[in-house]
Amino acid sequence: MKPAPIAKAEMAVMILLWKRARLTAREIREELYPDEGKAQHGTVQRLLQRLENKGYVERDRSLPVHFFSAELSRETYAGRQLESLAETLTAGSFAPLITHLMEEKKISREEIDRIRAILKSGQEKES
Amino acid sequence: MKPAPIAKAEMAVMILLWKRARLTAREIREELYPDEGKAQHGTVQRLLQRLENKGYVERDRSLPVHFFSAELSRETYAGRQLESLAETLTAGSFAPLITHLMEEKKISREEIDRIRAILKSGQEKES
DNA sequence: TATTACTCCGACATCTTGTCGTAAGGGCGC
DNA sequence: GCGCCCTTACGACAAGATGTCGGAGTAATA
Repeated sequence: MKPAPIAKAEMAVMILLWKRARLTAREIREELYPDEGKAQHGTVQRLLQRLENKGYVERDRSLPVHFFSAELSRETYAGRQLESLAETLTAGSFAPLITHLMEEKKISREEIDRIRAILKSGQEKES
Repeated sequence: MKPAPIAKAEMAVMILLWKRARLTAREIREELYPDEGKAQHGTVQRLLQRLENKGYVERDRSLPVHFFSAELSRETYAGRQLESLAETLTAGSFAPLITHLMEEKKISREEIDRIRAILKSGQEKES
């Protein structure tokens, strides 16, 4: 089965959990809904429950007040998205994607240098 | 405004139009619904109409039977998706995305070589 | 004129998403 | 023990997106 999508409000929760792991529902609510009408507790609980069902968030039930952390790492998620994008658009290959970014100058020189360094390090074997 | 999303059935149409430009609605229907119950003409028309509203498909009305072609190129779409992904996940920078792909060995050596060549060619200016 | 083929669009059933309300439970102070 | 407060669990719902169909209108062709 294809990976369940992460909706907008759910993504906000994930991003929070990627930043600061092991939060309680209350902390998440305070961060996401600072205005605090009063009843968004339920909303956050719902979002967390759905993310848990999707396997993207882990819930520590050892205490009455649960702690939440991201089960799906930001990197893994990014990788899946990139793969899915490449699969849909370019028969699974990444080079064309990068080519276009280059042509559109959407990648800064600094970024290019960093990426080249990364690629080089992954290529210790010379040809 | 954020770019309108392309849904699954709509994407199937876009992919067709990226492969073979200037198709009629009939040709698209024959490709997408080969079983041909009978009334999917309306479905395809709808999809085309929505894509046209989003500005992703161009309709040539000069003949009674319209011709359709992709207004949004595959490359542009890919670029937007990548940007949006980077914005959400890595504060707009692409290097971390590529790093992870490397670590997961999701990029083949051949791909790496191609990407390096691309990056090199984009760097003619001195360092 | 009858037939055929195509465009246009209203209508719907289904899903997803974000939201709330509320029931149920556990701990703590009195 | 009795409330009180905080939390979890979850049913419900409105709004929007999506894929689908059908039928009205129109133009070409025989």
